[in-house]
Amino acid sequence: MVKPDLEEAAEQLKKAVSTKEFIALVCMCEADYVGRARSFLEKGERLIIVKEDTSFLIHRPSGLEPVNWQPPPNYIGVTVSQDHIVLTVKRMRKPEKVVVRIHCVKSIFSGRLEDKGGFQMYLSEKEISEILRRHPELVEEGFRVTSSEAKEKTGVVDIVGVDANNRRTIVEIKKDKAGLEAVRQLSRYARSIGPGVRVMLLAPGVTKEAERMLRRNGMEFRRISMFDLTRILMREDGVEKSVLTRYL
Amino acid sequence: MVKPDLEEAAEQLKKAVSTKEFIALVCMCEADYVGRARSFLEKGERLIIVKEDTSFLIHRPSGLEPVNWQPPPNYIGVTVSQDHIVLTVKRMRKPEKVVVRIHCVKSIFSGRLEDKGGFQMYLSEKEISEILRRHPELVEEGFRVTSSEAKEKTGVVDIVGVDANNRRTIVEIKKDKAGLEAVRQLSRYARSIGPGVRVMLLAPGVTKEAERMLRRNGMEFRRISMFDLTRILMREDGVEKSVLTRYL
DNA sequence: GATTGTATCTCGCAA
DNA sequence: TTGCGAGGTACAATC
Repeated sequence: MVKPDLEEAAEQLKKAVSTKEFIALVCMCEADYVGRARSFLEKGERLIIVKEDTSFLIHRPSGLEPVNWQPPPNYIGVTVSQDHIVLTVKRMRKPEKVVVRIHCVKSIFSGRLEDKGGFQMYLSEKEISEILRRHPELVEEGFRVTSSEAKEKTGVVDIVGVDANNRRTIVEIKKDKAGLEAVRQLSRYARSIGPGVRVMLLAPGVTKEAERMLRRNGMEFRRISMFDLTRILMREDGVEKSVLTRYL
Repeated sequence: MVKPDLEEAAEQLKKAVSTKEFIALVCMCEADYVGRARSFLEKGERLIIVKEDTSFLIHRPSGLEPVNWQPPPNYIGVTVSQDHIVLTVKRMRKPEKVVVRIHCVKSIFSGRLEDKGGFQMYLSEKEISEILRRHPELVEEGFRVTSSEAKEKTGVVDIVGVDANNRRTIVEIKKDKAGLEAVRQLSRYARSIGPGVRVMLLAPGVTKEAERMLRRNGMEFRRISMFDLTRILMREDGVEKSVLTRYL
């Protein structure tokens, strides 16, 4: 934990910005945002982050979400006044900017971070869709997939196939309990595809209103167990079993 | 910039967690997430944040969004193994957790941050709605507001009023260019309120498809200028003029 | 670049 | 607690 004086910090900041280093700065600051809306953040102690791609964030001591932010790419500017540093973050492609006045630095880190580590996510909606494509019997006995991620006028249908009676069937997957918005989306697909098509919603659950709307529109709900899908994943993808089960 | 050894860091971490201090930790780490989905993040250098309310974030050196996170409230655990620290973040109300293995600490800050600064946002949709309520002539000559933020079955209508001919009129405000979703939402409102009602969409712009759908449903579009609204705000709220205009 | 739909969305509000 | 809509949503895919 360092507490450099303002001038030192300004020098380090300037150098870090010019060489596109990662910056984490704990400081007393205030911030103005102008762009899609306007906001003013009064003085307080926060964590400021400037990433190597110029992504920018201000985090308050509480709350998951940043209070101010700016997606890359940005122009980053550092200027020094008598009693404070001014950090300017201006988006390149859109009329948005954040101006931060830094009054007192409690801690500053800057440097290049080495991060080549892969990131893999399982059981996102897309993943589930891929598992079901490999195991259509989990949708329904006798179900066959004809296409997945099929583009319709109104969007992308997760899975299109035919049931045991050769009836065209579209399947929408939700990873969490399905709500009204999911059913609305599905209704749009159904309408754009036309009548005579079975429509199924697969999810771990439905809200009451959503289920009512489903039935009103002649669509079906089928519960899927994330646990079953996980077991299949473990068997097929060699996902480290210990990690998957550790939590359950 | 400090580079404490692992043991020191572990001690500081433990103390900081137990006293609910704010933590910013630059380190080599790997992370597993299990919950709504599952993810594995291989070794790399990142910034780990633990906030005073137990909000948790891992940021990679690039990209605006965190690669792993956990909304509060969480149980936070710190344990030390031979060659690494294990940080466990487990949500209290939901079956989700992140496990981080920390191998090498490049910088660590912990402490209580004092942040009582107010945060005020202007020209969000709600703000615009309030300005229009004070200045109904901006909606249309002769327009009068009867209620705002009126709850309908399907959601909240921004403004309800009557036009110069005493015809009931509902107004939906979009801060950005209005797309299909905005029109769908408005259609739902219109349907739930019933026929014979004027429906207006106020926004700085509309997409082509959205405008077509608007017309098909007999609804109206009216362009509003954020600039005009800003001028009104400046006049009324005493918002610091320099800040508002600096950017434009 | 404009438009659209998804998200480990998060968050707040209301029933 | 659950359900649902709003967001400076951000982001990827697609036109």
